[in-house]
Amino acid sequence: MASIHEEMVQKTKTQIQYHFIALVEEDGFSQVSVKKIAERANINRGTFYLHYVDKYELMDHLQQQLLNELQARITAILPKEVFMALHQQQLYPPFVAIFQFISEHAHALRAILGDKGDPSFAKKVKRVFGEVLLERLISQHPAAKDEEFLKYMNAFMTSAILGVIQEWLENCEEQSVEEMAKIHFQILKFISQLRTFIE
Amino acid sequence: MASIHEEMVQKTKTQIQYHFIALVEEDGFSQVSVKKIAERANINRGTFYLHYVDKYELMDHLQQQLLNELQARITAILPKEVFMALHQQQLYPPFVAIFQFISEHAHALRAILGDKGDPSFAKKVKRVFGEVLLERLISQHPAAKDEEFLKYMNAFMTSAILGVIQEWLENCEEQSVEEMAKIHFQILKFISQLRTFIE
DNA sequence: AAATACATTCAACACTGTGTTAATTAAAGA
DNA sequence: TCTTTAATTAACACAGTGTTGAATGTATTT
Repeated sequence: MASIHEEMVQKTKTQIQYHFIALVEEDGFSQVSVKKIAERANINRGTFYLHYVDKYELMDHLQQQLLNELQARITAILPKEVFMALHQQQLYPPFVAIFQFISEHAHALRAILGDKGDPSFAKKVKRVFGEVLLERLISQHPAAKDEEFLKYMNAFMTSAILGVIQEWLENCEEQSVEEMAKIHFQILKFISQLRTFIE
Repeated sequence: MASIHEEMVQKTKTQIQYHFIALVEEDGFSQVSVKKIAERANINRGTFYLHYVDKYELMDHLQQQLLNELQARITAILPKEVFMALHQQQLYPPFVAIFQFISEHAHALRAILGDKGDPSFAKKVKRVFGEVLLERLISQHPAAKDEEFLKYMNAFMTSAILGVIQEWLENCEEQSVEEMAKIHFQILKFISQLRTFIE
């Protein structure tokens, strides 16, 4: 399992990934070249090509890892429990777990979801949110029968959630994981009370 | 004002911009090269450099144009009138005007706000929405005193609005301008009634 | 008609990054 | 000691970049 050669490969790959993330966070993906990655990671440029086809494959690999882990955490959310937690004024642990995960991978996520990041990844994240969360949530509402409306409602809510995460990442996690879970809770509360302005 | 030379310059610039948008929409900004633009626009590669420093300057120019026009239309929105329109179950003309504008510039906006687009432009659009709309809207709410909360609430709402626009662009404007204004109206309605699930 | 002004063209230039290859080095295991 | 294999090194053709200087075409001016 852990032959010396396999360990060498893993160590090199980890080096590449670490410095790749740093570079993307600094200059944006488009400005990152294989040459720069190799220089920063103190490896030969040729070595990079032993492990990855190009910088795009490396990015894909990183994104897939993050997406899988995120999906697992999002799947743990149960809308009914969300409503119960909201009603009882208490934090919902799966939400905390998600913010925890984001915090742990802040550099990578900031690199990919930030200003100079990859919009297609943002879209994938939205899809995960949408599949797991909103199908169940909105389907309870009478207006949910309108498929057209559902599509845009889905875009609205998933974009909103992602927007909050992006804002947090941009502020370099000034707010703690617990604070974010609380803010998230407040926002849900606030939205649910917007009607007071309309009626 | 309209010397022959100035006309030539304008015609060439228009050609460059048109084909640049088409190329970005097809392949994404990162895949677009000055060479491709020149080939597509039937001009010499050198001619491009007579008008723009590089493809980045061209992109900046395009973005600034769109952003200015969008800002003008967003500024016309008055939150009070939005609530009135919502209450009276009628469409709010400034919203229709914005969807109209988006529809007119669908190709450029899809290129910039789409999958292979530029996240920094999305951020700029959000800022415009935020400055004009939400400062006035949220400041009326008691919780608005919490600056931290306000920041994330702002991110939530502006991202949500932009998300709906991106979804529309992605569907190649299957829904008409009027339908979109209506859907937008429905979403606001829906959100304002979410509390029924919580209490 | 000739002179001019100016947008565009064309060919050539050095430069940077890419992806590949073949020969070489270094370190661990049999 | 011999083998295996990751990593190195240097060289290669190739793509696109940004720049330059001379040439071309067209419209206005004298």
